[in-house]
Amino acid sequence: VRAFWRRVERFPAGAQIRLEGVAAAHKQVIIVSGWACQLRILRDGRRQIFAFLLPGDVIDAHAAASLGTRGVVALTRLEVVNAEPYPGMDLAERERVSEVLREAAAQRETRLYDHLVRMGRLSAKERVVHLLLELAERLENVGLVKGESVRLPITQEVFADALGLSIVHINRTLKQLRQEGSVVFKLGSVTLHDRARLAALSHYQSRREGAAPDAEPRSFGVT
Amino acid sequence: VRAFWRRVERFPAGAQIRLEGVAAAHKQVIIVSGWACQLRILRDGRRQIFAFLLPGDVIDAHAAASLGTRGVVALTRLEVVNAEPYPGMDLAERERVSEVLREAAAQRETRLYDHLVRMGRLSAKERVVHLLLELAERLENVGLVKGESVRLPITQEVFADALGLSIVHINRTLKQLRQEGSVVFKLGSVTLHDRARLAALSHYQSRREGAAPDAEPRSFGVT
DNA sequence: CGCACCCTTGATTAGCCTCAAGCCAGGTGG
DNA sequence: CCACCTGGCTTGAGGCTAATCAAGGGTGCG
Repeated sequence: VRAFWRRVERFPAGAQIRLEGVAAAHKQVIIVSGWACQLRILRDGRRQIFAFLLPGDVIDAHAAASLGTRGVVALTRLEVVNAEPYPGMDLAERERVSEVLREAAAQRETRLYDHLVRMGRLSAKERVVHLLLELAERLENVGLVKGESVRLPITQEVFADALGLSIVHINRTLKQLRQEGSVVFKLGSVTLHDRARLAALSHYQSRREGAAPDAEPRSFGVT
Repeated sequence: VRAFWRRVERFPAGAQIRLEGVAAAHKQVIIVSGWACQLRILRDGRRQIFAFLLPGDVIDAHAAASLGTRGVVALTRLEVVNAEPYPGMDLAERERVSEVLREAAAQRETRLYDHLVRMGRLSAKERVVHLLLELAERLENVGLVKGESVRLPITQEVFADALGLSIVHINRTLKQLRQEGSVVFKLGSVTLHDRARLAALSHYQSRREGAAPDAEPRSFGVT
């Protein structure tokens, strides 16, 4: 995946990432370092975060448009590189690159569904744990976890905007988890103890390999 | 969009639509008549509906996999046709077809974000109205609305599974709307009075043309 | 007739929100 | 150096929203 070191762009924390350049309708970019999130801001100021974007993730022009519908904002200082294949790349390599990008898009979609389930069907405690497990797993996948605790450059407000809860309630939920000893927040980092238990408690399903236990649909009625 | 009348498939209400055939990794299909929905079923039986699929919508193999992650289920009797271009189609037409499919995918994505906002940031009443407005608009776009009221082959349970609410509460919300006179349910159909007001009340933003009112992001803090 | 399926309603409880206030750390300027 | 401010975290009190439990009604169908 390190085939395209070229044209690094930097953004400060809080900046909106725009890839809407006229010619760049299909522009794609990969995060090298830092965090971002994709979100919508409603006219009354309420915000909903759709996804967190970590190092290794792809941002495309589609995802990064207007904040009124869907925009990308840097949560920390951010470095991205262009994801287009070089002009001087052979066909096989181009094919590999676009395969990687397709795969990334598929995972992004799955995460969106996970997020919908979180907000639609999980309680506050479950949501928080579920999201933390997802973020921890993704950071591990790209080798950004050393030791037991995970660096999370995220305020409780951001958490609230992602999970559809109020800041106050996020705070209380974290407090409860802290008192149970399962989740410890400290200076922008989290430690998750006994992940298996946490995963069960929050109905978290790892996205690493398959093992998806199906359920049979009850028949839906017709009206 | 009527360029491919070939091989109609039918499914009964309640059937799961599977497009996972080995060779059909990229198979896509268009709904000719009937409704379906994309959903996940959790092991404990809870369900979350991600999207409703109406006539004219595309179902791809990606969307229709296992019900434990993402599956498609017919809500009514369903007829679909293959969306692949013919072998005997000229290049320009193929290009048009794939353009249409890309556009459809983009709209589907936008609707997913709308759905996230509904569940994360709207109250029960707002959610119900917002979803009804979306469905009405989409049905109008494909010419399936005649007169004031819209046919909705949807039980309150399906509504609840889509909006992350309990059946009971959906019922009470509908009752309230009925009493206000703005929304009338009758035998699988709805009538929406004064849509402009309903749209304002539910923060609904039509997806027909642009007019997206942006908001400025407050800066996000770093930890 | 009896069963399924869906809608409806009441009573009670729990979960989450809002308002409000206080704390702490870091940064800035006088 | 200290006063002040800002941004983020924490906590209490009170209230509303939505879930749960429970029961009953209507309709279509075998």
